Amino acid sequence: MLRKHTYEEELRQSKRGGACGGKRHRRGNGDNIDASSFGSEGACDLRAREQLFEKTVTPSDVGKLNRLVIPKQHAEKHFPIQGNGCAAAAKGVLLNFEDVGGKVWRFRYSYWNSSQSYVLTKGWSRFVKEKSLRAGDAVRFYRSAGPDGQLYIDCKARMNNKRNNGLLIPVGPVVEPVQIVRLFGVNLLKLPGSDGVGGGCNGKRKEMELFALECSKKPKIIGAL
Amino acid sequence: MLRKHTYEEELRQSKRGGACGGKRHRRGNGDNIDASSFGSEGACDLRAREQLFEKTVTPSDVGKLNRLVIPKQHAEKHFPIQGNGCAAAAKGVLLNFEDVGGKVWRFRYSYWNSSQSYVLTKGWSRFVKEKSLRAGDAVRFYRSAGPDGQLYIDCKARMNNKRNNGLLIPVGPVVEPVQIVRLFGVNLLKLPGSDGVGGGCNGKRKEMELFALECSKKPKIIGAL
DNA sequence: CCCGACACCTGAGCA
DNA sequence: CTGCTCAGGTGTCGG
Repeated sequence: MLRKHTYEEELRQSKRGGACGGKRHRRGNGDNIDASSFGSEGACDLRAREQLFEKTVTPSDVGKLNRLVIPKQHAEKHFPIQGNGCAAAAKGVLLNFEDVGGKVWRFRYSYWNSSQSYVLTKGWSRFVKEKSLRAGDAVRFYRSAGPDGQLYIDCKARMNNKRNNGLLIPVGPVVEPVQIVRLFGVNLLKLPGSDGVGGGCNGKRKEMELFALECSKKPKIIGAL
Repeated sequence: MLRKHTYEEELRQSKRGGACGGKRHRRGNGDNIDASSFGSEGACDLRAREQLFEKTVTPSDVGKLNRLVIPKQHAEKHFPIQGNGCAAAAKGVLLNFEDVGGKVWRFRYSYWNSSQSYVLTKGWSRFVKEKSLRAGDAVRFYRSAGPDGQLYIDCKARMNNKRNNGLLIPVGPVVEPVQIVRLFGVNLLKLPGSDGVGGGCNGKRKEMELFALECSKKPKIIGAL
């Protein structure tokens, strides 16, 4: 009861449409002719879309927090949450982004009063997992130049982003070499198709700390060792 | 405009008011006549207020957890969160406490289901810092005997609370022996009477890390120097 | 019972 | 010093 708006909200969201990310909510709704004229395959046709911005993701962006912080400047410029009038503003909106493969990703986009920041929440973690996003990688956002304003998302691994460079140290109770290694909340070396399972990495995390080590900008105390 | 709702919630909180903590939100708003009749200075006039309870703070209470656990017995007796009817119960309430200097501290007071405990969260860490609260110190809560029910907070250092016991290791650029040594964000060897104001915490932090050093259980990188 | 989604919160760092 | 941003946290709730 406290959260009764679970799916209802989404549906209304999708139906309201408006400027904020396009009208369709499933894709292939038919009006976004320009977008679909790209050719439906994964070819990187950048002609008709302008890049909005790029963010190099932080450990938190790809970690357990399940959210991507969108730098305020870009958020307000490109993804306006109409705080005026529209009552749904406070609750966030659902935005659809198409990736290079044509797959549509729906993220919940909202503003957090407490931290005064804009975030992508629901759906983001799936993107992280499927794309194997790692801290230091870049995420780019585009918008179709056409009237539909279709949004696109794209990511690329950081150059020299060592996928696992001496980081695969067994920290927990590693029982045996297995097919699926659950590290940093991401299934590494996973078999295609085996999504959520993960061979029961129960040992509480500690993982993040190691993860953070790699990308942290402030030297903290590194070098002291 | 972006932040217009920042304090809205809090204001509403305050206004709902009634008995719980008074009406003003900035201080010196003027309606709490009983309270201001105390005399505005730091003198401990305890006549018109009854002590509710006292707690000797734990390391966690003054540490990085940013919360004070209120013993359940006292919490339920003196700070009832009316779980009934009042919708705001789940989200906690904001309570205003006046300290001996007349400064009003606003804390979020809520119940944590996970730990089945009552806590003061938001705002608490600032109090800890400004008062230089340390584990073993005592915090006392009072309520005005008057009809306004104004709440008060007060703290005193534990007797024998070794402010610096072998902790005066010169870690930083210690220039010379001085009267007031600012270490860990605390005025050590400070002159009596410099209560809330004091040097405050001006020097940008770094100090906190050292502070944490003292109480931290994990050695982190101690000894690396 | 765990995990994802969510709404909070805080402090470091910086302008 | 002040204020803002945002990385890195928290507890809660529902599935």
